[in-house]
Formats: sequence, structure tokens, C-alpha cells
Amino acid sequence: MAGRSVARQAGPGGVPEVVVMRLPQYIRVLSSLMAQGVNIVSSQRLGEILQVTPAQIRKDLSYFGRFGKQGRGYRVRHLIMELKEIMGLDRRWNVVLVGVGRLGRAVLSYPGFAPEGFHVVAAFDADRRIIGRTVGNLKVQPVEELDETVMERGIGIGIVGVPGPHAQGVVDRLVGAGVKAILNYAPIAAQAPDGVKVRNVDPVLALQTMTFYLLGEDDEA
Amino acid sequence: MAGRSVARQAGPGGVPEVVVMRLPQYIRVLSSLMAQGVNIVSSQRLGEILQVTPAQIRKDLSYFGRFGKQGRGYRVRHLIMELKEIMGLDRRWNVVLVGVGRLGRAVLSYPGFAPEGFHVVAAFDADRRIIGRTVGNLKVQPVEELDETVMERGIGIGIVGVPGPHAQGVVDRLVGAGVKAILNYAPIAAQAPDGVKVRNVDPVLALQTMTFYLLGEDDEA
DNA sequence: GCTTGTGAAGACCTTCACAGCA
DNA sequence: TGCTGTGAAGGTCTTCACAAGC
Repeated sequence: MAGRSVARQAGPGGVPEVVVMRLPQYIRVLSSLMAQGVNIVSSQRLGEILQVTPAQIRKDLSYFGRFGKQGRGYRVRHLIMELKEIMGLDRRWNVVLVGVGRLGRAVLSYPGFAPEGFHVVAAFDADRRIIGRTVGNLKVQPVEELDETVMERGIGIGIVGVPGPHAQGVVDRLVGAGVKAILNYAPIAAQAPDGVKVRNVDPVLALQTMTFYLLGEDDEA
Repeated sequence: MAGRSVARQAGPGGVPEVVVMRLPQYIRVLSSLMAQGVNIVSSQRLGEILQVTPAQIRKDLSYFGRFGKQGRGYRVRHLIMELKEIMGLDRRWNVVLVGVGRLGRAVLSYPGFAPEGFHVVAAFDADRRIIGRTVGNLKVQPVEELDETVMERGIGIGIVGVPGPHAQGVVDRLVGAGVKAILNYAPIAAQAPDGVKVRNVDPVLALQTMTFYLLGEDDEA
């Protein structure tokens, strides 16, 4: 490949977070198209699939560079590679897991992480009965060793798989250890300082944001 | 495909969707406060906990009514009840599950749904080897019976727990059956017509939206 | 002809700031 | 005095519309 002049120019204020949230979706769809043998795609077509306007796709991409060819569209394979590089998805990410109960074990056995470059390389728990056991190739370590492991291995991502009441404490601990991104499975609105990203995996919350739209003509005050 | 790309639908009363997304969070925090014995809370304090501005909380609530007392704040118990009613979270919701493989069984055994009023009352699969088996009190039905069950029982919510390649087909089927809200566990950007809400539970996507912020001073032209 | 990239316009959401009331 | 509720201001994001280029 030629020029590596992909400008991740965080302008004044940087790239809007909504844009960063959409790019992985674009990558997904593009990958699916590539698997179908599609070589070129227009913003029009992409927009139809993703149900967003073509202008939005073009504007989103324009934050990072110029990837298309006028009159033709985007080369699917090329755009995937560019976007993956921009998002840091062209590399391996080591991840730590805290909480090896029901939820944590489900995380460890989830087959979707590794193919996308996310590898759980250490697991921690506070429960003496679990510590030392081997779960999915990993020996469960005491949470006290979290800091050391995170720093030694330069890990930036943590997964919280403990029950709700313990989750904020675990988040604090991960933040203290230097983690900069947290995937939280606990049903709480975890707080983290600026500079630490938190994303929640919370099916109940997801359902709760939809029921509003299911209400018919009900009571009115 | 025609460009009828409508992107903004206002819910009942024209409430912004972002607001609807936040209210369940408010309910969570309020419930936690109530459990701690807090009776009254100000938008200031709520904002500190949720890390949003007090003005946003007050504005959000103002879409639905006037729930506070000037000079005092909000009665926690009262506000929870009001918000739950507004969001339709003061009632029971019956839900159907499609896909009773690894993912689907995890959904069935997840203990978090029922306490919040979401009850999986029927489970479907296309695999003959699974159909007829009993999983978590439910007899797995053939997907062919989906329409009938959804219509008969007036079900509005469906959960998609099938592998990615089958997910869109299942979404279409749920939509056809009349479901108006879909919780999708498959790693795809599922498409549904206007009027049908889709929320994704997708840990990989969540991770992929954070790595961007973990990139240091790397390649730069 | 067709599609990108992009200033400008517009829509939407958030924050401000203060009147009003307990 | 303290805090809500809200019109208005301010920002941010989305969409438009068109010049440029394949």
C-alpha cells in the first residue's frame, strides 16, 4: 500500500463522538459487502444499507481524509483498511476481565472477541473460592494483582463482569490502574473521570428505552 | 430503493429520542437513592451522580410535566413512579425469543429481565434438534409458529438470539408478525422499517467504538 | 453522467439565566 | 433563601446543494 498519510487530525474539538460511534458500523457493512464480492460501493448504496443519508457517510469520512473516487464510489477493501487503521482496529488489543462469576465466564467463553482482535489476557476476582482456578485458559488472579498486571502489560481496556453493587468499585480500581476504556456489563451507570471511556452492555436498559414507543393512547394528565 | 430516508420521528408528544434514552438511567439512579433512604433530591445532585448538567435533567423532565417542588427538589419515590408510568415501566411486558442456541439460552437464564417486568413467554428456533425441548420452563417452538403466538398473545417485543447470518431474516419475521421493538444480540446492523425500534446488545461493537480514543501519537503524516 | 467532498443552511439538542414559587 | 421550570441563546450534528473530477 502506498501513502500512510491517513490524517487522524483531531481538529479543534476533535472528531464528534457520534462519528466515532458510526465508523465501526460502516466497517461491518463494508466487510459484509466484501464477503459478497462487492468491490466498489457508493455512499448512496451504503446509506441504504445502514439507513443513514449518503451525505452523512461522506461527511463522516471527510473528518479523516478523502477515500472515494468521484463518479465511482469507494473501493470496499481499501476503505475497510483505512477505517480500521483510523479506529485502531488493525491491531491486537489485550483486555483484562474483572469478575469471573456467571457473567464473567460468559464473557470468557464468548467467541466473538478474538476474531476482532480483542483478547482477554487476565481475569480477576475477589472471591477466594474462585481465585486460582483455571477458566478458559486463564488462571483467576486476586483483584489485588490488577494494578500490577495492567501496568506491566500496558493494558488499556477492562471488562467489568461483577454484580451491580460491586461494579463502581471495580471501575474505580480499573481507572486507578490506568485503564482508559471500560466495557461494563453491570446494570449501573458507572462513573469514570474524563479521559476514560465507558460503554455499557445492558439488555435491560435497552429494553427500557423502547417500551415508551410501545405505549398506545393511554392516560393523559 | 427510493430515498425516503426519514430519520426523525418524534415519539408520542414529540419527545426527542435522546431524552427517552436517558429516562431509564434516571430511574435507575433514583431507585438506588431510594434504596439508600434518600427522600428528596435536587437536579443538582442528580446531575452530579449522572454526570449531566442539572439543566438537562430539568429540561428532560419538563417534556412530561412538572414533578418538582421549587426550593426543595424532587420527591424520589414520587418521581420514580411518574417516570416509570411515562416510560411504560410500571407494567409487565411479554417478550418472545428467537434462537435457543448458546446465545438464546444465555438470554433465558439471565436473571435480570423478570425483576424489571420483562418476561420471555415463548422461545423459537429453526433447528429440528432443539424444537420441542424444554429450556428454562419454555418448550421451544418452531419459528413457523412465531406469527401465531405473537398475534394471539399481543406481544410487542422480540429478542433476536440467532447467529449473525440469520439475524436479518429473523428481524423481518418478527416485524412481519407485528413486533414493534427488537432487542438484537447478533453482531449485525439490523434493518427495520420506521415504527419498529431496534436496540443492539453488542459488546464487540462497544469495544470498537473505544479503541479510537486509546490511540496515542502514532503514525502521522 | 455519476459520485465525491464540502461550505452553508438548517434542524436539533444543550446550556444559560432568570422569573416564579415554596 | 433555594430550586424548579422554561424561553432564549448557543453549540453541535445533519442535510442540502453544488463545484470538481473521474
